[in-house]
Amino acid sequence: MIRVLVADDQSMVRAGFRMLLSGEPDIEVVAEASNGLAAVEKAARFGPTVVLMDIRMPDLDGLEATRRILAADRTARILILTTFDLDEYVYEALRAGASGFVLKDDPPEQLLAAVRTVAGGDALLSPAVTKRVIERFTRIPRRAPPRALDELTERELEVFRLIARGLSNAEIARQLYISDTTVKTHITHILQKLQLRDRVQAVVLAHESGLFDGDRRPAG
Amino acid sequence: MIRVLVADDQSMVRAGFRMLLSGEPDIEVVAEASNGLAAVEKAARFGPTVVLMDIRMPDLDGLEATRRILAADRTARILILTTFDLDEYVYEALRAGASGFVLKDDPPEQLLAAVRTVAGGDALLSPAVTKRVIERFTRIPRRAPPRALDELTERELEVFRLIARGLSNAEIARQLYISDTTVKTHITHILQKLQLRDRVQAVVLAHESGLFDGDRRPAG
DNA sequence: CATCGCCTCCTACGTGAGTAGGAGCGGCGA
DNA sequence: TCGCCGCTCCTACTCACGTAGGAGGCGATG
Repeated sequence: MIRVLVADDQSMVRAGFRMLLSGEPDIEVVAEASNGLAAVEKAARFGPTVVLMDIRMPDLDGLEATRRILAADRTARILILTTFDLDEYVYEALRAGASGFVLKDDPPEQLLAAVRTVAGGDALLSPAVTKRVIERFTRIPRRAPPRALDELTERELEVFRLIARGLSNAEIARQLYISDTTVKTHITHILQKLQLRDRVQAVVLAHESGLFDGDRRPAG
Repeated sequence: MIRVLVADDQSMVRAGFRMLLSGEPDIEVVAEASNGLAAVEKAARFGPTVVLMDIRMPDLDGLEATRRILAADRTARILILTTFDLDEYVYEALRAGASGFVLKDDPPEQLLAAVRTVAGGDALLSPAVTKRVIERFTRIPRRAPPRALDELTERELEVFRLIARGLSNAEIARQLYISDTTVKTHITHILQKLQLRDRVQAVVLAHESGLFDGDRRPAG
């Protein structure tokens, strides 16, 4: 019998998994947790074979919860759940000791297969995730994770700051006295270097990395 | 003779204005300043007829510099320069006592005309700015400035938070178990209510308004 | 001198985002 | 009961964004 702990802050998601898993004769959901701390505590209490672990959770995120659970019990198998297929999570999660990585919207059979696979002691990545990992390794042979702002040139950083203020390409072009296409070129380079999908993620990164503290808008 | 002080942190812009203005027989650039404090100081020293004032400047922003210059000399005329035609600036600037408001990429003749107009004691807004002001007053008869997050419904706020994390419409749809088109509908409403152009500005607003402090990314 | 990195600009293309306008549904207050 | 509001979904359309791939100039470095 595979004993499962479901840790996710959305009750909807927990209910969905309970529903899905309870239909299986060899699987049993022994507990649920709505945050990271609770997950650690219930893992210790119920000793599940597999923990379905969301990354984004209050109190303690899924990665840290993973580390703590494994520190207490090396036999536990953690299967990371996420909606986001952003690359860093994969590496972070695997470094934390997770056995697998699946997307919440993978098809049900695939999710069930994933649970059984990691329960059996094997590791597994969802196909969508695997694809990204392969892409990444073929694109960037073996260098360290980028995401460093200092990889950007002066000009790129300048463009980056304007993006982060919410300006459009046309506005940036006017501001810097360069053409629209040049702006696009810079942005393409910025996104590649920082491993971001689009300018929206660039804005998020800029603000999260504290690039704008003490530089708030002039008209408050 | 119209005596002009050019205050802008970009030397490129200052040079451009000096070039433009020096070609006019009735206009003379008497000084330049690259930050707000210098602008205040040089305005006191040179007593210019008109100050071309950028809003975004180090040390002291253009709005506060405007207040201080006018506090010292009620006859000074301040013409605000900006690349951004975001509404609040207009009101802030006019409240600060500015005589006009022009965009840096308005055509040269228009900029010259603006300098002469405010020198003559009249007020003036660049056409592009005027357009926005009128739109604003016709669309929202007399109510208080929007830009209030509490105008958003529960669901809209939920979508707003996900936008602010950098998610695409498809990802938001999956996350909330609704369709792509519904997400678009919510976003259209959000942008209207908050007077924003696109999701990029929404991200900026979200982070600037401190909505995300203490809620940083899970994988740090 | 040659190469390399940076900045600039270009075309062409696919697609995600946002608008416009309409529709149906359930709840809730008048 | 009627209407309003919030939430959902739809089509059709436009356009900004980002990618791909190429090109030239310029300054520094080897």
